[in-house]
This record gives sequence, structure tokens and C-alpha cells, in this order.
Amino acid sequence: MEIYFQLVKDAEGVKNAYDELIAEEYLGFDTETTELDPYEGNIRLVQFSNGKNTFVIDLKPFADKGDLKTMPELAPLRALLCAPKPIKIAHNAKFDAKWICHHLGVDVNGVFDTLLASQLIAAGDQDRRHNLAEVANFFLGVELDKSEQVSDWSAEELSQSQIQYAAKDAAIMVALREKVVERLVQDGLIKAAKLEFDCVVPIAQMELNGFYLDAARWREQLEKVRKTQDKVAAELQRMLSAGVAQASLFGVTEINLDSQSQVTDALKNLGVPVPATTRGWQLEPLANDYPVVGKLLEYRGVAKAISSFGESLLEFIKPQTGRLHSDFRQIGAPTGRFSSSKPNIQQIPHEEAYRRCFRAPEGKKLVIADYSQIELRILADFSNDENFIKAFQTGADFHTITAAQVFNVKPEEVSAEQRSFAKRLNFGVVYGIGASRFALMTGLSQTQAEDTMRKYFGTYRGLDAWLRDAARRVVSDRISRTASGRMYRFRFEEGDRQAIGAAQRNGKNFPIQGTSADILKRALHLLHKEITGTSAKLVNIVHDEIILECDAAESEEICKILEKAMCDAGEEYVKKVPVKVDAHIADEWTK
DNA sequence: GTGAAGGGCCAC
DNA sequence: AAACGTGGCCCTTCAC
Repeated sequence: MEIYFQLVKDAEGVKNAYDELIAEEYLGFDTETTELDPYEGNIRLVQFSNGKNTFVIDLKPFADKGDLKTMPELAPLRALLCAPKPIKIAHNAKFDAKWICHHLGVDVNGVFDTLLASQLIAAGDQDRRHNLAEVANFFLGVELDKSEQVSDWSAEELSQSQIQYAAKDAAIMVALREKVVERLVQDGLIKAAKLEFDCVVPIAQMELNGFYLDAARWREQLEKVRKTQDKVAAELQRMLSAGVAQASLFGVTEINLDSQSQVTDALKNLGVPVPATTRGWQLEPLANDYPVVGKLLEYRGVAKAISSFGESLLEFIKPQTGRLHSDFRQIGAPTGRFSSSKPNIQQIPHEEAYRRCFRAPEGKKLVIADYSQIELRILADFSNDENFIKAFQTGADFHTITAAQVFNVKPEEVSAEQRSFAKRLNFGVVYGIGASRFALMTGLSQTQAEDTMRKYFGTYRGLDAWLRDAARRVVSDRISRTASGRMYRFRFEEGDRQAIGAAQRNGKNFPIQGTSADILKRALHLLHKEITGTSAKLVNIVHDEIILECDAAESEEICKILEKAMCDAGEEYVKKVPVKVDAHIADEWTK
């Protein structure tokens, strides 16, 4: 494909590009940067294309003269970027939005992201790749040469080949969008796509904002855990080597406590009936009879704390900001949940000792809000179960109310054990829990577990019916959808019982977990509109929780805004039960 | 040495 | 018989 492009290097060229493009509906949009991290490099090129004509704007001559955020010569460029129309079509728009925000000081408004769209269309197919070359090939059947992608974009003079490459990446987006939209419409994914596109800028900003971690506090905590680990490791070592007394005569008893095979052998030597796997929940029931098992679990806990949440977390603090800037994948799971990495900020231990290290800097506050029981409320809404809905409408402690209903006693007569059974089932049903697992986790016998589950589903007939129907539909339709229309395609062979069983559990879980993700994404969009222009910054999200940082003086107001955005988003999807959001202002990331 | 797979554990 | 969903990261083991 020959493409027509012009290289823009001066104020007049920028103005001409603006004049020619501002009235368009859609523009292909791309940037080329000298690094992958906006805190470490510069934007070299910004490209726009209407499909016929492509403008490649070289920012180097401008950057040499002054501040890209304020210089009048770039005002038309900034205006084009933050105008909601034309829609900017980009592949992984978060990347470009971060650079534009950090270096040009404006939001990219009006985003169509072909990466997110491609992921939605793939509907959970893990084999599909979503880089631009693959996506262009899949939807347009063209081969893109990406070899210039990693070329030197800081050179004084860019080569013709580089400029051509840059122009082409933008030019192709207009045609790509058309094909992608066809598929989105065909698959009923337009609403889900809008939900995703509206999150791009908030997430870009969250990554730029980062989350403040008090490094000194973290090190203190780490020291404590290290001391514990040394002690626990020594005790475990001694307990395990009791089973290999002979070997100890030759001084070769040192067991690698991190080696699951060595530990399993040692446990067997001690006469412990080791289950097929030594995962915590399998081992848990043995801890009472075998102190060594309890010690092993204790050891694994502290070992995990040291390895995953130790020094390595501090290495992610960016010197330029003194904060953690995780990567967030917007469609991290097929359900639409986010995932986070480098570091994974969504798996910080819940214990206060860890969480208090994440705090508001001087003069700031954290505003923290999470949905209360959102997945169960979604299930109540989907299933239309009378008793389940009633349990939410009372507004009292949910697990106590369900226990009262299930065991047919007054709420004030519910025992701690009954509440615990109800709680575990309430959590378990959204995953498709079975009696065996329920028995294992509660210590009930198989028949007792079955009996309790019968009581539970007998109380919640509508819920049972919905879950069964979800499982049935997955087998017949081989797709599942969330409230926004987000889709998952199931692939299993006829008669593969294991795969079908897994699909059935997925069929129960996907709409619930996925709708929860829909709601959070909707909330992010509503929130973004409200906090723009305030001191509030998005700093973290954890599936059903949103954390902002803002000026202390403004925190009361921000707290109300956050709570309202989350409630409003929830109420768009959940109608039959109240949506409850717990919001509070804090100095540290604690409840 | 490097990378993938398996097992394990953290979050929701 | 039986297995409770979604992620990321760490360690060991094993093959190359």
C-alpha cells in the first residue's frame, strides 16, 4: 500500500494539519517515542491520518525551542488531541495517552482502541495475539513490517524508512477500525467496547500518577519478617530432619525448605499422610494432628512475604517520582478484570503491617472505597431470588442473615459456626463450589457438607436455578456474557467431562465476575469526569476497590464524589438490590 | 545460562 | 471420582 504523507516540522505545518483534520469523524493516531517509559524519554513523532492523507509531526524541533505543554505553536496539536471529535483510533491507546499527558499536558479525548477491541472479539481465546501486526493481519489481511518499531527515534534526522513506517501505522488504523467495528457489531460488543475505551485515559493517568510506598516503613516491616523467617526456618528444619536421623550422622540433613519434593519426602518419612498436592488448603486439615505441617504452612507464609513482597517491591520505585508505577492490563482477564504487574499491586497482603506502608504523602489523604459484596448483589439481581434479595434489603450483616435463613433461626440466634458456613457458601457459590471442597474447607464430612449445601440451595431456589441454567447454557451455547455484553467463548470436546465441568463452573462465574468488572470500569469513567480539575488522583484499583490521593483539605468532597460515582455505576447494572459502597478517608491504605 | 512447566501462595 | 473462579510472582526442577 502506497501512502501519502507529509512531514511536519514547523508551526505552520501543525496549523495546516489541524485545519485539515479537525472536522473528520475518525483519525488514525500513533506516536513514536525514544523510550518505552514516558518518565525516561521523549515523544519524537505524533501521527494522524484520515486514511487518505497522513501527517507525521516531528516534535524534536519544537522540543528544542521550549515547553511542549505551553508553546503556542503546538496549541492546534493539543486542541486536536483533547477534542472529543475526531475520535482517535490507536492500538494500545494507553501508551500514547500516557506520553501525550506527560509531555503535552493534555488528555487524549475520544479514543477507539483496536487492541482492546481485538481482545474483546477474541473472547478469551488465549491463542490469539494482539500486537498491531497480528491484528492488522487478522482483520485486514495485510502484512506490516514492524522492524522500525525499535529503531533509534532520537536520531537528529530520521530516515525515510522510519518516517514511512510511522505514517503507515497511523494510516492503517482508519481501515482497521472499520473492519473491527463490523465484528464488534456482529458479536454484540459495542457497549462493552465503549466501556473499555472510556477507561483508557483514567488508567493512563493512574499509571503516570503511581502509588506512594513508604520505603522506610516497608524496610522495617521486612526486617521483622526476616527475623521471623529465620526462626521459623530453623524450627521447620529441625522438625523435618527428625525423620532422617540416620543421614544426620553424616551431616547431610539440610533440606531445601523451598523444594516441594524434598519437603514432601521429609514429611512422608515422618509418617505424615501427604495428599497429592501440598497446597495450603489441602494441608490445613493435617495441621492439628501434625505440628510439622502447621510449621510448614507458617514457613511458606513468611517465605512468600520475603520473596514476593520484599526487597523486590522497593526496586520498582521510580527515582523520578519516588512512587510505584505498575503496569495495568485493562483486559487482564477474559472476565474484564484488570491485572497488574511490575509490581502486582493487586496482591499486597491484607495485613495492616503491609498495607500501612502505602500511605498518603505529607498534606495529602487517601480516599478509599470498595463495593460491599458486589458479586453477590449481582448474583441476586441476575437470579431474582426472593430470599437472597430480601437478605440484602435488610441491610444487616449479610452472612448472618443468610445463616438465619438457611438454618431457620432468628438472626440473633445464629451461631459463629453457622455464620461461617453461610459465609463460605456465599463466597463459594459464585465459583461453582462443590460439596467435596466445601467439606474440606469446613471440616464437615462429605454427607454433612452435602446436607448443608442442600439446605442452602433449598433456601435460595432461584439462585440454584440460575446457577444450574448458567451451567446448562454454557454447554449448549458455548458462550457466556456479562451485563455489558462482554463475551467468553468456551471450547471443549464433546464428552470431555473434565473440560465440561470446568466450563460449567466458568459459566456460573464469568457473568458475575465480569459484570463486577463492568461496574468498576463504568465507575472509573464517571469518576474521571468528576475529578478532572480537582486535586484528586487515581492511584490504585483492586477489582472492587478504588483508591484516590488528594489534598487533605479537599478530601471530604472527593470522598463523596468517589462514593457517588461508584454507586451510580453499580446502579446502572444492579437494580433489584441496593448497591453499597464503603468509602473513607485515611492516611494509610487500611480499612 | 536460559526458559518452560509445575507447584505454591498472594489478592479479590 | 470429583476440581472453587480470575490474575501475577516466586521457587525448584528439568531440558536444551
